Amino acid sequence: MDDSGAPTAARGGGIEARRPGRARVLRTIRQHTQVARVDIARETGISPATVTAITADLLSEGLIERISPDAGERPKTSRGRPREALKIRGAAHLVAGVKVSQGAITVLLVDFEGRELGTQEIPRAERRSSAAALVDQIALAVDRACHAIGLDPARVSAVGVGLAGYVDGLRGLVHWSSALTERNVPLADLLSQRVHYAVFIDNDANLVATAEHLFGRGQALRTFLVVTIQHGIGLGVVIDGQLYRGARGCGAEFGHTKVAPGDGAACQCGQRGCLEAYTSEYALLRQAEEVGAGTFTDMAALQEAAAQGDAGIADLLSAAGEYFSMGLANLINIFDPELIILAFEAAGNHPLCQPEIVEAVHSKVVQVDVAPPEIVVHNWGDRMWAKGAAAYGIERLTHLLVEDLGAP
Amino acid sequence: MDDSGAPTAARGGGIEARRPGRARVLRTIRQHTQVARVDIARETGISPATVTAITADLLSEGLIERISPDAGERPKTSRGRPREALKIRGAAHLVAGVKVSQGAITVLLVDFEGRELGTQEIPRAERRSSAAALVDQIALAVDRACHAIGLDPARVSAVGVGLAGYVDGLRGLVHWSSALTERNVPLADLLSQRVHYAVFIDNDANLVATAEHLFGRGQALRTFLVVTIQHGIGLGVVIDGQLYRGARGCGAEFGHTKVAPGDGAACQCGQRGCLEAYTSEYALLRQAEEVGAGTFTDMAALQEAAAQGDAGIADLLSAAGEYFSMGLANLINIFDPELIILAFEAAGNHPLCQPEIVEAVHSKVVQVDVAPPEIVVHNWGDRMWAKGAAAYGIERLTHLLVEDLGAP
DNA sequence: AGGCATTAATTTGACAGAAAAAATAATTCT
DNA sequence: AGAATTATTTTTTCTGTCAAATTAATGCCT
Repeated sequence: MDDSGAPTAARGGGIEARRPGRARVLRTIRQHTQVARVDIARETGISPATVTAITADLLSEGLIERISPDAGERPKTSRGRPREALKIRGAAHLVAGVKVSQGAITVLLVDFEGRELGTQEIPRAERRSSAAALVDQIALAVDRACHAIGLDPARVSAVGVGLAGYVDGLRGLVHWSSALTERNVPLADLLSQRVHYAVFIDNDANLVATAEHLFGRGQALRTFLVVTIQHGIGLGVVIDGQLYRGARGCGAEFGHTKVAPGDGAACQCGQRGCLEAYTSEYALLRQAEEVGAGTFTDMAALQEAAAQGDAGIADLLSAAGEYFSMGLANLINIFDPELIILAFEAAGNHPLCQPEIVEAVHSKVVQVDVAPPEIVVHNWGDRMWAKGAAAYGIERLTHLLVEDLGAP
Repeated sequence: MDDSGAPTAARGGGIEARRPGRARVLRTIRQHTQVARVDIARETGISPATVTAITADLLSEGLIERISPDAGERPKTSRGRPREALKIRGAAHLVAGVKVSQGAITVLLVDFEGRELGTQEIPRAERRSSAAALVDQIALAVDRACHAIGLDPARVSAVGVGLAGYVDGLRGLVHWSSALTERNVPLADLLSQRVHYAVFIDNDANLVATAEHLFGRGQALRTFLVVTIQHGIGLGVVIDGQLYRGARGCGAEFGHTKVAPGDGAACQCGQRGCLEAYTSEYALLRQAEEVGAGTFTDMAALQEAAAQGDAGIADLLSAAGEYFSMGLANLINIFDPELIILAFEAAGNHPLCQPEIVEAVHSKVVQVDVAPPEIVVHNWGDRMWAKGAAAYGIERLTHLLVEDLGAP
């Protein structure tokens, strides 16, 4: 039963995916927030006996806990032994999510259940900084967030960090990011060496996808896409219940897929004809200026101008919509996902978030006698991004705890 | 050991992927054509003991066989007990690959090792036929192919069928195909009911991907793409060692991704601006006629005309190249694969198969400090397509034999 | 109140897949 | 012939899982 000194090193068990049962059970509990063992068994197909065994392990490891009978709400409709609900034990671990954007670093502290414990935002002096400086800033931000709610930073188990750019999440490598002055920065390692907690980094669109998978609309789905519209345009791909990363670790660069041949609009990335060059806020603002319609501060101003009858701007916006719907339709044609989630900052008014866009997308999708995937819109403010990073931290940490062989 | 009457029903073992060890061992043997147990163990990470156990099973089931010492070639360089090579037992099963194209049905008979035993081509009277007629034609073609080489058709274990269109391979359903007059045809079931062998169907691009995965350049790879250029343009996606099929079973419609906004060129599929409408042979021939350059019979004639200085045609072809390179670049930007295989019929001369295209693709791919994926070209004549179908048949049959629990 | 029906959870016994360790087999080298 | 070496097989052990039986906790009924 307990450690009797004998080495319990790696013996039996599969090679590829370790202890799949444990992972599925824990994931099921997370999905349902609270759920009885019978239901876990029914849902996963694992036998009740094994569910008991696995949950007993998880209980003894402190990762989950029983829910006190809680006289308050009794279903009362059922006879028989009452089911005992289980839930994730929030106190098991403290996780931070960090979103690095151009103007600030946003930190969100959550417990192992995903409940928000506190948040902190510290401004960044420069838009781009050296790797060393960024590491300092992140470490500092996490510490401050802890102190702000009276928690010892030493209790943090894991931190998820999200930043825009080409990020190889598995290797913890930032090929390029608009937040860094250097290229090919092993950011996860650098930060790890400075702090005591586990560090996981990824492209920010992947973080949103993870968050939707773990806590949002993607929970019950196997295959879905998340398109993020922020400064640039990002894509997170979940295939068969798993985040897809390309061979080089930096796949899904949707924003830089080409939508115009030849000499299309110039993009930040140095190439031409990128989707982002036609649809992102920064590109549209620049183009509006170029067509001589004056200077604008944000998307809302552009919309206002278009509504006032500025034909040049209206053209820009309608072209953006056309290209965007083209890009989305192509994603559907290629991936045939169950669902597409659009993550906008200010969804309601964004020109790429109008019902006509969805209609246009459907008109460009290959027609078969099965309904095309649904397209939904979610609001993702700056702090939601941090929450995505936290979700990613939880997921990777859970993976360590559940699938790898026990740490001493 | 043997059936003693007791029900050996489903007991232990995982829930999702059954007997992964067996599958990996068999796949490894297939990849290497012949390989010793030690090497299987080293390569797969499975212990030698387990490899012995698994191969013993496979031997007793007749799926593999030992290679006779074969005094001919002795490495002689090593001491110790000589390794005993294993190989797939070709005689274990007879599999047919069927390629349905507009003018003919091509059948290729192979053994379980993938060695070609015979081939047969029967013409089709109409380009499109009813499901019932097609089923008849396929069954007949397989029978004829067997008789032609003196084999009893009853010995055929499985048949893989490939056809162009929107095909849901797992459910055996043809949403739409240019070879059929009807929609939503459960072709696999219909054919199954008429014959004794197992029937597996799929989109033809998926078959090529399977063939490359099983026998070709994709053998050692986890993630690669196959783009087929025939009548239309197809895409097969292998992710993490597995063929990717979308949620509705008909993903990867690369030919109908949109490359031009608004009122682009009209496509066979009824929509506008599809890649296929700019790059496929039938579309280019029609457009050449429309620009008044006369009537052409095939791609080679177009190239000839362009070379002779017909500017209109040269424009058409260069636009085709531009759009095609755009499409390929977008695939890389989105999937970040290890390799892209272009499957052409007459590769050498095809205008989409020139070195400039590959260059153009690389100039449109997101730049990170890792080399972009290689792009290779393979020749796929009509009978190679049938071979792809055969590979698919072998793969699915193997899956039945290896991963499912023993049949009585 | 006491027994019965019902549902949930646990215990028990067994088995399959896989690995470590030990044994055996088939060679070459000395 | 014997030692060294490498490959394969056998033996033992371990882990995850399951089916069946058992125990637990409750409501319903008389």
